[in-house]
Amino acid sequence: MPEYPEVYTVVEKLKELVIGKNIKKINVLYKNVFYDYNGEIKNLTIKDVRQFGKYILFFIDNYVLLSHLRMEGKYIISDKALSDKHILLNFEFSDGSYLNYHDVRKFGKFDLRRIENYLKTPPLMDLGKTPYKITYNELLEKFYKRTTKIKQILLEQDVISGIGNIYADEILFKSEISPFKQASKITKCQAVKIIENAKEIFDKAIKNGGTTIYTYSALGNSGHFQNYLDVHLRENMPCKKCGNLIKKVKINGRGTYYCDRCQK
DNA sequence: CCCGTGCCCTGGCGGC
DNA sequence: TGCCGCCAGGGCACGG
Repeated sequence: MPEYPEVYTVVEKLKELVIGKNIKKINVLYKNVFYDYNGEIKNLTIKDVRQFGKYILFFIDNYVLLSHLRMEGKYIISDKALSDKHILLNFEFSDGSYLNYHDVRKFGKFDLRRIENYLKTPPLMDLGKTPYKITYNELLEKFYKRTTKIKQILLEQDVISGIGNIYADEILFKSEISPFKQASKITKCQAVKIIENAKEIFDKAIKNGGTTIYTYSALGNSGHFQNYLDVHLRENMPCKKCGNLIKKVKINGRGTYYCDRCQK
């Protein structure tokens, strides 16, 4: 499931591969992946590719094309059109090559905005800052009055953006905070830890090309950070800090791994 | 505003 | 071997 480090990795690859390419047209092969598309992108050039939280932004002349990979979305470059049934959309370039969007679960989404207002409309207008930009005061302000468990709050992209289910577990483990703790009861010291550890974990994951669990890959390159996960997917295995067995529960429908001795 | 629930979607897996 | 049913989960639409 692509989170900040995986999206970062994909964007770096896309920059190398598609900036400067002319899009002859975009073919939507599965309607719901880009349901209100009206063929606006025609003979236009990709000027830039950027990351915004978990979103990939393609800057195409006066348009910004938003792409969210959700669970299993991935990009594949090819010399000719692919007929794989999991390819939901492709960019047909004027040089004859293609950028294909592949998504088995069909959860990913595309959305088109004008460059003048892409930051002033949903979903980007509602996104919180990433761990690299947010301050502990801003975070505490978001936690204030929230009675929900901290694990759930860290997944809310309007609170802090870029964290998904895997890294939320890793951040809370490293910060020694229970996933059940009420967000409003997080202390200043703990907010600082959450931010610092999120940055450290993201940096290390980016260095390792992201986390590959199940199917993630960045244009064919699998990540290696799964080998460095401290709690996620380690149910009944010894805690790397204290040896206590890692527990697995569900919080708001999300699989949550934690050490009930280290995390208070 | 805040919170909880259910939906989207399908490959893979456990159980029998 | 085959089939059934359930699980995985990010973001959003609801209803309370």
